[in-house]
Amino acid sequence: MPKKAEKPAGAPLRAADRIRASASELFYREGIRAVGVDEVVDRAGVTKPSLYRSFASKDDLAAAYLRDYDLSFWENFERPGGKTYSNARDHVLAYISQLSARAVAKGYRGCGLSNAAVEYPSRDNPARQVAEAHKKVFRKRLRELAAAMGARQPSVLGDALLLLIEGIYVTGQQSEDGPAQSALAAAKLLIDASVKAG
Amino acid sequence: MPKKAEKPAGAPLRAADRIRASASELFYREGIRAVGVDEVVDRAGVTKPSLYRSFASKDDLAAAYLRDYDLSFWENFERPGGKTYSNARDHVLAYISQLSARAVAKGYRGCGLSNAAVEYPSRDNPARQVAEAHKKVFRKRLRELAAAMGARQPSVLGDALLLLIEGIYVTGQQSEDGPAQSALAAAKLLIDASVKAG
DNA sequence: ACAATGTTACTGACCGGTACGTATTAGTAC
DNA sequence: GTACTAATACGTACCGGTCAGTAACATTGT
Repeated sequence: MPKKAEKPAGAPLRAADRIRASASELFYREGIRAVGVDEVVDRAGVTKPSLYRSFASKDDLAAAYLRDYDLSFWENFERPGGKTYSNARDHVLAYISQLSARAVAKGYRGCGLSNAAVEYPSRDNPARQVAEAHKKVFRKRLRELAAAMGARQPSVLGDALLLLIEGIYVTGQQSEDGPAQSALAAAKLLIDASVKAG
Repeated sequence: MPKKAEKPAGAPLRAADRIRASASELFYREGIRAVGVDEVVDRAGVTKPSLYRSFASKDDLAAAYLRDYDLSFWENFERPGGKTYSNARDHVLAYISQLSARAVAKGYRGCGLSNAAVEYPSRDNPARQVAEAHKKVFRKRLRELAAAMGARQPSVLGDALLLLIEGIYVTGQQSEDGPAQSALAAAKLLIDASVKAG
C-alpha cells in the first residue's frame, strides 16, 4: 500500500505541465505563430518566468508541444477508436473512418505536425524538425501496413494512403462537410485495386 | 503605330504592382505571418505609405496575394504544361504529373491557398475567405471532371482526387522525395477503379 | 535549507499603421 | 514655347502596441 506516490501522480499540476497543456490547446487551435507566450502563461494560470525556467524559448516550447502531439497521435493511430486490429486493412480503414468523421465536423484543425511544417518552412526550426521526423516514421509505418495487406507495390499503396490522410487533415480545416466524407470509400478503392492480382 | 500607350504597358512598374510581386514571393516562400510589411516594401524597393495607399491593411494585401495566386493557379490547372486537354482523365493526370514532379523537388512550398487556411483558422479573415472560396470552386471542378470520366460516383472520385492533390501540396513541403512520387500511380488506380463497371 | 513558484518591472526589437512634406507629371492659359 | 495650377505618386519620420525574453526579489511548502 503506497503511503506516498513517488511522483505526485494526482495533486496540483506542476507549472511546466500546466504550460504544456495550455500551449497544446492554444497552439493547436490557433496556430503557433498566432499565439504569444503571454497568452500561454495566462491560460495556464502561471507566470512568464515559470515558462522560461522549463523551456529555453518559444521555439523550444513549440517543439515540446509537437512531441506531446506525436505521442498522442500514435496512441490513436495504433488503436483507432480504442480497439486493437490484427488485420492491416481493417486497421487503416478504422483509422481513416474515425479521422474523416472528425474532419468534417465543426472546429477541426487538422494535424498539428503538418500545420507546424506549414508555419515553419525553415528546416532548422526545432518544431519543424519534430514534424519532419514524425512524418518520416508515419510514412514507414504505412508502407509496413500496405505490405501486410499484400499490396503488389507496398510503397505505392503506403504513399497513396499517406497522401489521402494528409488530404483529410488539410481539407478538414478548410470547410465543414469537405471531401473527407469520401475518404473511406476512396481508401477502399485504393486498397482493393492495389491488392487484387493484376 | 502607337505614339503612346494608353496604359503604361511597359515602363517602370507602379509601386502597387511592385508590392504585389514582392508580397507574392515572400508570402508564398516564408508564409504570410512570418513576413512583415517592412520586408515586403523593402524588397519591392518602395516605402510603407505606398503599401497603405493601395491596400487597406496587411490582411488586405494577403487577400490580394491569394487572388493573384488563384488566377495563376487556374491558368496552370486548365492547361497543365501549357497543353490543352479534351479528355478529362488525361487532363487530371497531366496536372498531377507535373504537380508531383514539382512537389518532390527542393524548395517546394505547397499551395499558397491551403497554407493560408492553415495560418488563419478564423473564418472572418479576408485571406482565408479567398482560400475557402477557391477550394469550393476547385472541388466543384474536380467533380465535373470526374463526371466527364464516366465515374460511377463522380462526387466520390472528385473528392478522392482532391484529397490526393491536397496531400501532394502538404507533403511536398515536408520533405524532398516524399510520397508525391507515387501520386500519379495512385490517381490512375483511383480513376480506373471508379470508372470500371462494378 | 532548499527547491519550486509567484511578483514586478523591465528591455530592445519589431510590428502594423499614419501624419505630413515633397517630388514628378499632366493639363491649361497665354 | 513658358508659366502657373492641380493632381498624382512617392518618401521621411514617427506612433503606440506587442513581441519574446530577463533580472531581482518575495513567497510558499516540505
